[in-house]
Amino acid sequence: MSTRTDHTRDRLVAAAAKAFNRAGYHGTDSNRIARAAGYAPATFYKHFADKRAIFLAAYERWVASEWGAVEDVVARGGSPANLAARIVELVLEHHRRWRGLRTSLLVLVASDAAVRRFYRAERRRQLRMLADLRARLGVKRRPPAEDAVLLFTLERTCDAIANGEPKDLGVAVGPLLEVVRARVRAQLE
Amino acid sequence: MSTRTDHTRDRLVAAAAKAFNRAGYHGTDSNRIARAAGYAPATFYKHFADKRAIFLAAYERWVASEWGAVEDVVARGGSPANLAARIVELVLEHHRRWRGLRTSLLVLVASDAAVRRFYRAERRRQLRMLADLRARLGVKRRPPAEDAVLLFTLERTCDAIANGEPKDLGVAVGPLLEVVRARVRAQLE
Amino acid sequence: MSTRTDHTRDRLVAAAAKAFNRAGYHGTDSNRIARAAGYAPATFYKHFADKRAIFLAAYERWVASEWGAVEDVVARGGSPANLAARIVELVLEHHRRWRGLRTSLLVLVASDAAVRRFYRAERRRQLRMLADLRARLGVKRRPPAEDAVLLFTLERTCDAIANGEPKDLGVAVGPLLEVVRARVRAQLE
Amino acid sequence: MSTRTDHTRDRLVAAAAKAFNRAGYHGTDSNRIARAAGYAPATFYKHFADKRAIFLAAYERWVASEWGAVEDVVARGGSPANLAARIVELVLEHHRRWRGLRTSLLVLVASDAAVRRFYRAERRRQLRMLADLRARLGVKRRPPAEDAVLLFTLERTCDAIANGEPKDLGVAVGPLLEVVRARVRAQLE
DNA sequence: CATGAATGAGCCTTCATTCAT
DNA sequence: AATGAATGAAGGCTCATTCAT
Repeated sequence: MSTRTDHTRDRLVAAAAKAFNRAGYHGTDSNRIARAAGYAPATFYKHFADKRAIFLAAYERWVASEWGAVEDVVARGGSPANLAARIVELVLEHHRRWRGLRTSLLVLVASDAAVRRFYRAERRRQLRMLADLRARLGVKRRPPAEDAVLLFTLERTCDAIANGEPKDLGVAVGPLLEVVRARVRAQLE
Repeated sequence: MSTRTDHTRDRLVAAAAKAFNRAGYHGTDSNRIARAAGYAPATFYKHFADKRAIFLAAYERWVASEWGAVEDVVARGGSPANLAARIVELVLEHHRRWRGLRTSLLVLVASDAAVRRFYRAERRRQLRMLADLRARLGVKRRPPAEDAVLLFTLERTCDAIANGEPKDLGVAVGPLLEVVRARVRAQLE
Repeated sequence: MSTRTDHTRDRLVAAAAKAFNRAGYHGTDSNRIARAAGYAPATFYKHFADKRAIFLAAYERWVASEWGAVEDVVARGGSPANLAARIVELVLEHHRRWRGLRTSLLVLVASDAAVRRFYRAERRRQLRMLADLRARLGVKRRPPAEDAVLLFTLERTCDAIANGEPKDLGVAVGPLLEVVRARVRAQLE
Repeated sequence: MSTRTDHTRDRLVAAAAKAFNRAGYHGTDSNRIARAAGYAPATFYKHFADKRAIFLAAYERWVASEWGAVEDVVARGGSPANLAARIVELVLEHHRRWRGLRTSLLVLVASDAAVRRFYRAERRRQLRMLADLRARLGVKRRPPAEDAVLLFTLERTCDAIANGEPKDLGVAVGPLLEVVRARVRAQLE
């Protein structure tokens, strides 16, 4: 109901996500976030207990949007190869766009218990989703360890590409993605 | 010769590595590092231009020690399976021990050009080493993209284990390591 | 409108002028200035980008007040002798009161480009004012070099008197002022 | 006798004069001065009680050299006009060369009693010298106040020229010097 | 609901100076 | 005589956070 509050909150979270993504968690301050959203510093603290809280909110929203996209892809169905390609593409785009936010996340996961809890619950969900996906495709079960490693591989490779590491490594992005797609596909068959 | 200076520098770097590892880059300050090493604040700045410089030194040393260990393993030789197991074990132990330092590294790679340069040069070296290793084992060449993804997988999985994520994921560490070992082994055969 | 901010700014500038005047630019610090004005250190930096900025503000205000006084004198009119006497008196009083600030100014003019720019623009204005004054008195033009040297003489002599140098030189203040007054008068006739 | 000590002292003073002149008293530090002279920081304090002491030494030497030059000019004799021209030229060159040192002097005169004492004794000597000069030229006495103001004018104008102020004032250096020369000449006739 | 203004705590860095060799 | 190494004290500046309106 109280739409005004929600609107303010939304604008703050959006500004925070952008700021964290650009400058990192420790590279931004709450006053700047508030101003970027068009509010005064004190307004920030009417809506969030502290800086960490708004980061958590930004992270939450970010995860939700990624989930929605992945679920859309899954819902639309297709062959394992097709699905794999679309999932990889999606994750990559997401990591590219939110590279800085991801780095901030790692910092906070290391230093803040609340963020850590949220992060871990989220990982669990990812794993479950992968299992569900396989079920839906009518494929036989695989050990969860394999799913976990696949997740790590997908995530880390997309991070690397988002960070421009392949160029430094003398490896082309195309083949890199092809290897990852193959791994995802293998796990869906 | 000037052993005294080197000794001081060493103690500062050691204290810094410990502090960064425990509290993260933004969670420590140069005064605290100096005091932890048994010196006054100003001494810090006789040996390092700034906080970032000592981080780079700590990172450099950390990389060198990991390299030394991996090279020892490789030099001692053994079957691909054996080598794979020992490499994975080594990397895992290293990541476990320097978990916080690794997180700090990510932050600085994202925000500091000098650290980024160093980091990237180091990654290139890792890739080359993997290729060399295969050459030494007389195994046929593989596309570099595969090596790169393997590196990412190994690194990310060890990070996850070091962070205690498997427990949260409901996955046991043993099987996780087994999957990674298999991947390393496959790349060495 | 925003009278509160202006009020704070004013108090900070006043405290800074006093502090610089008493202890010199390098003899005071921003925290002390803030506290002297009744504020916390951080408040200082809400109003001024750095220490140099508040010095510039203090200097600006100081110049403005001197200008105002001189213009009042000129506006009230009188014979050249009368005007000369009042101008010398005024400048002397100003230099006496702000002796330390003047020394700080010299330091900053030598070391800071922004202060230098401001200072020089201000000198130009002084020269123009002297020419205007003569025009108003209906006196024939004089080469600008004479005006400049007069300014230097007036300024330097007032500094010397403000610093108590005459006593050390075995010269009385009265005759010194009389010489300077004569010079000013000569330039106005 | 102890020539070694004197040599070291000399080199330190020379380095200090240069450093103060370039960067100002607060813009240099004792370690840098020592290094610039080719010594270690501790050596500095074997020869000077503190930073202020070396400044005083540099100032002393600087004054002595100016005196020597002025006395040479006076000794060589000539018409008042000729003498005036040569004195002005000499003072100007000196101020040009030691502009930064002069600014530092003003700062220390304001903040340090020992420097102030030395400075004032030196001024007295200048005034005496001017009177002597007139005596030697067989010219009738003048009130000391006039000599003092002349000194101030000469000094301040040369400072201004050394600092490049004439350009900012829209006044040419030539006419400025001509005015000052006229003042000196007038005082010698 | 929103805010203008303010802040204590603290971090990075420098400097004049000392002492054991 | 000279020095390499070290330092306590302090200064400029920032940040997450609060409170009266």
